Amino acid sequence: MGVALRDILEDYRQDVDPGTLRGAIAVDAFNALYQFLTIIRQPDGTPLMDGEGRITSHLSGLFFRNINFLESGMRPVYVFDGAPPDLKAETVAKRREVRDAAGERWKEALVRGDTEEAYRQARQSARIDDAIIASSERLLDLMGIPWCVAPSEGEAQAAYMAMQGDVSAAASQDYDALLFGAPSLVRNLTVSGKRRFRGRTVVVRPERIELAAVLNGLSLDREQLVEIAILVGTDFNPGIRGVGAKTALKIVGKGEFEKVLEEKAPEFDPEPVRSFFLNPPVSTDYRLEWGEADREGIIGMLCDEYAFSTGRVEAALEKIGVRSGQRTLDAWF
DNA sequence: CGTACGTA
DNA sequence: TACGTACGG
Repeated sequence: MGVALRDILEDYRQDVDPGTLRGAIAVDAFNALYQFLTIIRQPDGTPLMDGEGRITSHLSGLFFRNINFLESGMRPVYVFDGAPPDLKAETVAKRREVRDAAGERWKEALVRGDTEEAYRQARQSARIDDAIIASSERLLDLMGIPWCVAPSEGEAQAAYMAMQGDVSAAASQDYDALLFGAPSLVRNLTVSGKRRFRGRTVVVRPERIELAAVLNGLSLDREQLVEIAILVGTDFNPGIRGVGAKTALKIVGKGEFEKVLEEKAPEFDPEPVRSFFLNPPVSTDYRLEWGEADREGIIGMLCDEYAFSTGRVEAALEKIGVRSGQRTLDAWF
């Protein structure tokens, strides 16, 4: 879900010229996988599956998106979430509840033959499990795309990599990466293109939000932006009832963060959340090396194991210059 | 989400 | 060529 800062951040969205996305970018892996798992479905909500009923929506999304990323000169590194912090326990439990309930309503809607409701509920029931993580990591390895597992939140790790200058931006739909200090956040990277909203075709383009521009424009420092998030509510605290981003901006601007908390939530200690955003657990031990895609390995996995069409997979690989016989040719030199 | 292929 | 729709797994 992330933080609801949209109302104060929307003025700072910049259109991204696709050509400027060349080079290393840290992609929030869980965020991307959720998007693939929610979007890549049949009209009744059924995800793509192989003959054994294993979900393959995420593999389709990852494979074809990455082909396009690589083709355009982008070098993605996928950052997976590690163990969620204790602060997130309530959010995690609540999400599980929502997912499970949606799964039930999906089944019921299917029985009723209510396809639209089935689709809606199916999307909300999307879940990332160990098989989805393991198969994603394996496909990335075969594509020569680096990935790492964050000690805690993937967005914090992606932000750190951007702060180090190892990647030019963190890519996620959520604004949290900015709170974690990412100098640049790219949204809509894994959901760009034409999409239909209520029958209308809308073009979704990647957008960039620069942390410096936000802080300058709103006359804040990062600590104050984190305070705004805490008032609105984050994955790590419930927020103050009735306080949205604009109200929170005013409160923090007047220096009344502590005062409002004392009034409205005297029991709540914001310190652990504040320090989690300002100084999150991250790993300094990661490697960013992009290698050649393993054509036979990819075909073996996607086509032989997961029933992808060989023609489609080969055509996609062709786009990034991975052809049959390449390895045998290399062997001559 | 993506590609493939129909139609104007 | 541009766009809508079917299908992918």
